[in-house]
Amino acid sequence: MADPSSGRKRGGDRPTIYDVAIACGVAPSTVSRAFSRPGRVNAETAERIRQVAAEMGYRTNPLARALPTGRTSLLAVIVADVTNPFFFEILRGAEETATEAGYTLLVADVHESVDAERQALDRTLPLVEGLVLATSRMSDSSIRVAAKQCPTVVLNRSMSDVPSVATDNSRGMKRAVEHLASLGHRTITYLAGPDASWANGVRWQAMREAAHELDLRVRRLGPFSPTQAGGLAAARALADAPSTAAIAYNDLIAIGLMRGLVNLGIRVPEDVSVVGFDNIFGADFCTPQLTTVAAPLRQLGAVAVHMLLEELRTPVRGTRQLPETPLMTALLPANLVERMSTGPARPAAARRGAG
Amino acid sequence: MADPSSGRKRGGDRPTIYDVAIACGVAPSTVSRAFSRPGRVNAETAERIRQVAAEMGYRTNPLARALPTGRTSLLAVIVADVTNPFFFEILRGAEETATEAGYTLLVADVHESVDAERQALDRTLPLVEGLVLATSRMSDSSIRVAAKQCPTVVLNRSMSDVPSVATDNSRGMKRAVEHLASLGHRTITYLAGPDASWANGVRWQAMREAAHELDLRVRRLGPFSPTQAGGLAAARALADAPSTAAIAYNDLIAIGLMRGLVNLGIRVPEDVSVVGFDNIFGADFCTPQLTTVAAPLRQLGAVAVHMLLEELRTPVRGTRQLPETPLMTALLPANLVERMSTGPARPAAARRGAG
DNA sequence: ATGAAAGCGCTAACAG
DNA sequence: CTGTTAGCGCTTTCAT
Repeated sequence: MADPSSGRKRGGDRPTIYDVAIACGVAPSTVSRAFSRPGRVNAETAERIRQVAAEMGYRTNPLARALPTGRTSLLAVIVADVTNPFFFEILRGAEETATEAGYTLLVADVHESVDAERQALDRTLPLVEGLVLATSRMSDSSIRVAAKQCPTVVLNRSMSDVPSVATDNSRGMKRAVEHLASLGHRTITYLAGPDASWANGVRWQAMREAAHELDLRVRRLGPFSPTQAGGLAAARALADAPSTAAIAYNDLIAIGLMRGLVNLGIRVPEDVSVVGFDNIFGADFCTPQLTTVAAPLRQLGAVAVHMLLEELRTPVRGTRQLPETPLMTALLPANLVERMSTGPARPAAARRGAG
Repeated sequence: MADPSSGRKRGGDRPTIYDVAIACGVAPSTVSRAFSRPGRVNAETAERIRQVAAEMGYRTNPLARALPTGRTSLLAVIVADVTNPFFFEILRGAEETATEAGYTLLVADVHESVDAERQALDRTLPLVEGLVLATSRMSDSSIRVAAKQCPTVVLNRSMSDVPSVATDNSRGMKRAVEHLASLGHRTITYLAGPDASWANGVRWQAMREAAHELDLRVRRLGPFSPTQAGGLAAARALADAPSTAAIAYNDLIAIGLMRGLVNLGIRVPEDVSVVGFDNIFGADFCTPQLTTVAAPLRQLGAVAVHMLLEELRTPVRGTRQLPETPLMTALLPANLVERMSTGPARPAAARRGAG
């Protein structure tokens, strides 16, 4: 028998449907139905059962419910780095809409490590009904494998066969480049993020295109770690190969960059203009306040979970082969927030003279 | 019967211990033991079972395991506000040590709302083996109720009968006051946080004591919301009742305060020195860089989970009444990080003349 | 509308 | 050391 008296189990043996059934003089199945399928039982009976159950302090056991049905009411969000403010609002958005729908969120932090990510998947897959991969560093094919086992939505990345939610990076990048061009900058440096990042590729690509259209030159430095430390490194690299404007892979790099630049005696925006990405917490109070391509963070998380819930609602058709559901894809608008870290390009003559 | 063909359930019917048992020519219980109790089974047999299981792609189903044992390998962390950078590192610390021990973390955000907190508890209690209440806004007695049902550790709060982990606020506050005193400040204003916050009470109390010892005067303004917006409000309040130095309930208020002060034409630290609490992300790149009482955030999370695991390891004795386990309590050291937001007190004469 | 009964996949006595 | 056998608490056919 399973752990009759010895163990820990749920605090102080709670009543079960059997206890309630006896107290009500009905069958356990009726009690079950009264809770899981209201309507499939006489209104009065149901009411009485609820009443008695409440008095007895009965609570349906989610574990027991999940075993036969698979309905755990759990959703997992796998984030690359909980410590990165980029995820704060995303988590908030995800949490809100999950809670609203009666789901609980399981958050796994994978420290930017593919191994940890795989491990997190192994751990959570059998537990959850759905999966949000926020900024996964895994390959598309690995993601497909996961998506096959469990409804999945990828965040900040787009895939041809897995539902996804992303920011419109191209549009955002274009705005940033235009902004810089209008300030008179002629050469722009991209400070790259991790190679494994999907957004990194898109941003760089979009930058080249936008620059081409406006007849600007581009350069690329990096990759840098998407952290303040990465930004510090970027500052050194940029000092070695001066430029009048830089667009960083993300705000963290941009902020680190600005600090590093100050230390090197290079002024922002007088000597170099800096643009970040994401508009994370802190972008509005660093010095100078950061001009950045704002991602709709909260919405990103909310939409991802909404799509997941939608998938869950849709009954899986047989082999999942045939009518190939139209792929859900959301591309949320990004917009440029102009603050103090960008300014007019310094004329070449003046540039030479300065410290 | 339970959902035979219709449903969703685990992706593509995975093999069970029964399948493995047949394939190995042993009893299911032996397979079970091979996984859950290595050592209780012949080494060779065990090896063979693992082998075959691996080939078949068998994975033990955590749900099924949890039902009879209660061992879900899940821990919950309830945070007041995922959006508050204060929690980032705490979560990281908690996640790391949980993962290391084979546990998965379930994070619930309660938006600083007691109702949401209660609801989150209802949802997660039956699911998890342990609970970390990070900065709970509930009453001590409510917490006790939860702690009775499930091993619990409270973070950033201390209780007489529930294990807790907190920062040594008194010590930290004392350091801050001494620092300000040494800079010549004679009157210090406390910008209070939420009344429901335990830390808020402790900090204010400690401030009064420290000030008394050093013969300083103290004032208290607030309560303010523990956010940048709260800090903005605090700036207005402070402008109405000028002071030469302020200690804020937390860094968020301090940062908001500094921004608000700038807008009002009041300089930091020339006109007023500002000290924050916690040393959150951003404290080192706001302007001026914030002097603050640093909490060992990462450690806080890690220690909390460690204590929880310790509790889980300790078998519960009968009614939990008798030998009254010695209460685990950790008080982690805080230390003052002196940065640019504090400076010498302005002489009274000069103060009057200035804008 | 309700009851009876068979499991979900695993664990844990209890024999052997 | 291994097999047998009850369940964990709930859902869900199938009858009634």
